[in-house]
Amino acid sequence: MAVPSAQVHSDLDGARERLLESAAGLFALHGYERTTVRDIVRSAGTNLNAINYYFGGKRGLYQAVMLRELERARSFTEGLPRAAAHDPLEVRLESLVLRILTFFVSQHSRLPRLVSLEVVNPSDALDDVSPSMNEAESRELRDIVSDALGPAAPAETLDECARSVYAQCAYFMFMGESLQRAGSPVFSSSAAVRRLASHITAFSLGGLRALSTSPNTIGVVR
Amino acid sequence: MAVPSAQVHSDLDGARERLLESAAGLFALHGYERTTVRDIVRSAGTNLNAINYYFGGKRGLYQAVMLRELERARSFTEGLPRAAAHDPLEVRLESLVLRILTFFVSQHSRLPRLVSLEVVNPSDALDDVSPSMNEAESRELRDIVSDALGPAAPAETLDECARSVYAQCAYFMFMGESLQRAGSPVFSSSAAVRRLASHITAFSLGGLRALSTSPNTIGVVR
DNA sequence: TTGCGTTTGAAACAGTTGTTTCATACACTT
DNA sequence: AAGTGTATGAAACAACTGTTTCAAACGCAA
Repeated sequence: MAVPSAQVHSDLDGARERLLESAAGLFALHGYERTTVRDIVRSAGTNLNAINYYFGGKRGLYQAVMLRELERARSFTEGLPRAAAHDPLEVRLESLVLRILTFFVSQHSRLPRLVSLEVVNPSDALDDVSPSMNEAESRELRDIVSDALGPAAPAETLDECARSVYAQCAYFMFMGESLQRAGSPVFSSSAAVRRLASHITAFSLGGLRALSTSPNTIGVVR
Repeated sequence: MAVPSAQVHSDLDGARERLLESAAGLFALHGYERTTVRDIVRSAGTNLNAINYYFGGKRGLYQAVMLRELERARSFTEGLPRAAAHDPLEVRLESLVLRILTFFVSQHSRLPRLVSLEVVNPSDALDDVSPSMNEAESRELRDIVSDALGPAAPAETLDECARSVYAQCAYFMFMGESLQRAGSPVFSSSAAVRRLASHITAFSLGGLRALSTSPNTIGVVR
């Protein structure tokens, strides 16, 4: 009896790895239902049986892809530059926004695309994968917003402002497919991403200042 | 030979209408691929053949549903209150934001849900349906942003600011399914929607003021 | 009623889906 | 070399997909 989850030799770039790679690309491109197992195995150069052999089925493969992309995204995001806690608010916010945007727009990671598909039309194949999606960045954003609004700001305002900032970034995650079809420059040049991050930062700083309880704590941009 | 598109009697609440209604609900709930024609006809109380008879197939039914929901959404949005052109900027913006949000969050129209599904994972069944989605509101938003930024603002800044405002609203269209599962109050009480619109307006006015070329034209909120 | 176009009904169709079966080839230890 | 657990391969499977077929029922004018 085969026990594929406990392999002896690591199977580097073997059939299992090729399946994960092909499936990630196809799932991200067409979504779960529009991707057939036959497309996957053809792309991976393996046999139909391989999916069931290594992952127990299409669902299992999908879950494995998500876990793998989550891990990859983590290491990808960790490599990006990050502002220090003692940096001025504008710098910290722009650093975070740029990091989120770069990730959402990145062609290297398929996670944002997979997540947007999953958020809009959740599959029942993900029960233990969904949590801990962007917890660290979410907390970082809340800290920045909290500093900008001042200590007297109510919790609801804090939530709303954090969401206003995040929504401006998430827009590009959700619209990724459409924008790419329309040939948006955001997905080609990193300069466009930086310019966009700069705008979102300036816009959001203005919004935060308008809702701040201590109006003079935030430096005026430009 | 049957010519269903040129019916003599209007077929009010007949099989054709029931099919459209059931299909709209199911497509909005599960998306195009996860909805089977057998589910639709069971929900509509008609026969399997009815879909092909009236709409030529599943795709034709989907297109008919989209056209119908587009028309319904138009009349729905027209009924909402609207600020006058001579009203102050804050009022015009909040009116528009509330209108967009109400529509995105509304349970009566299935269009936002269908659109978000289509934007994230476009089907090839929509070629002539997609244009003229929200042209009027898009222009209205650009006018408001243009007034806020002043005449000297570059076109790019105008685009970016309009998108920043819109993204804060669109967030709820895309996240609709997830937020509803989490029991977000936005989808139950209209007071929550108004509060949200008020926040987005205040936040955006702050952002617009920060990027304005004539800083004193926008009234300070609160 | 007769006739005719329209609508419904049940069944079957052809194609695709994910999955299973089972025989074979492989890698590696004894 | 023999044996054993692992991996691959081709074929077939059962279930489901959207669609088609064709006969029966209906509505309504002549």
